[in-house]
Amino acid sequence: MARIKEFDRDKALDLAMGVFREHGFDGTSTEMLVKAMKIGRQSLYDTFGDKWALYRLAVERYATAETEAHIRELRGSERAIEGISAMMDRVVAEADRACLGVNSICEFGQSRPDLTEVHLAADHRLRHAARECVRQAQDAGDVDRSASEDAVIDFLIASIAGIRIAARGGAGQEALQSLGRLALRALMPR
Amino acid sequence: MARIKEFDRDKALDLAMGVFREHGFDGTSTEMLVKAMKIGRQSLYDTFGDKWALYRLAVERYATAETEAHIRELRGSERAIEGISAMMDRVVAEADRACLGVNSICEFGQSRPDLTEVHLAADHRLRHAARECVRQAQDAGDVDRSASEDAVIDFLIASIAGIRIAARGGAGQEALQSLGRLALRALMPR
DNA sequence: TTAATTCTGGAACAAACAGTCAAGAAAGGA
DNA sequence: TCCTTTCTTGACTGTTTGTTCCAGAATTAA
Repeated sequence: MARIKEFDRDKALDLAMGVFREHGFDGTSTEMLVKAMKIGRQSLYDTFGDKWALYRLAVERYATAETEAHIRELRGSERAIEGISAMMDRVVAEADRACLGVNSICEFGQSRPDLTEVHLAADHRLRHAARECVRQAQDAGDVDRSASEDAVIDFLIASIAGIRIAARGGAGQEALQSLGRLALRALMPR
Repeated sequence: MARIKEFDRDKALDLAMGVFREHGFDGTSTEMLVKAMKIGRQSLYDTFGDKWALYRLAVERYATAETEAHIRELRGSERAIEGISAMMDRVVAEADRACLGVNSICEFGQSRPDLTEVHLAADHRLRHAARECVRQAQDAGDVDRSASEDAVIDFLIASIAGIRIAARGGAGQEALQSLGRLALRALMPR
């Protein structure tokens, strides 16, 4: 067995992530991977198993990182609504790079239970943090109460996906900012 | 040369669409196609050229049909806002089947100019019809004026994509309906 | 009917694919 | 130094891919 060291493993995984998020699973060949990761073919198989296992790991890593980034923004402000706004702003600012989460849902839908599991876990963590934030924003009178917390969170997540698809379709930064602003408007009390 | 007749051609194209929207381009093999289309391998190549040409044609056909369906709903009601609402309702109702437009943007982004062209053409037609509808809704006081017509249309299109991604991710009908409702809320005047 | 056309099925092709094998270079510890 | 572990390299295997070729069945036109 020839596993690569823990230190480089994470770096290699990051590089694999970059390829997968741009080309998807089926659009990525093992040759693209070993070239991008700058490791030998054998190291890839010894360290990660096979292509699918590597993909699943990359999605998991991406989902974890992305979820944490969302939560960081949500909790980074005094007022909860400003946290929500900051989360959307970050999504807009980084929308030029494809989202592996959206990509993998698009590519596989519900057809791979082990993938779905990864998505659900990340979704659960994000939801947990967001629920608190939304409740606070509602208490502060910044988010309307007519929609349930869960409905609001669903809407935020769907809006994020919408922004990312728009970006992948070629929308400019200003258009994306406008999308973010309008999404927040949907939550405002009237 | 052995082309299949015009009549069956459209039917075959529809069947190909069904495969592509579920599995994407890379996830679809020619064998899956000939089986689904129930035509010989040779007929496929003679009639459509190659796999990519068939895919592009399927996307074009899908985009045309989908755009027309949107426009039909937009224009089907007396009040413009009801047309917009009907458009969203239809999206929600049919969200269980994957969207080839969203899929193809996700899979290829901006990397295939001939595909981008197809998307832009459909986008242009939809925008043209929607602009009129949004303006009427604004005149009727049903849609806020603080956002430009184009911003509103961008938002509607992004919301549709968001709803479809949510559905592909496993969201239930009620959740999708709630997403549609919240999207409309973003447009309401205050 | 006969003849031309249209379509099918199977076989074949080269290229690309995921994954394996084995030999050796590099690095580390004794 | 020698030995072991860790990693890279390139060649290899068997499968699947997209595509083409060809012989014949089915359909259509005369």
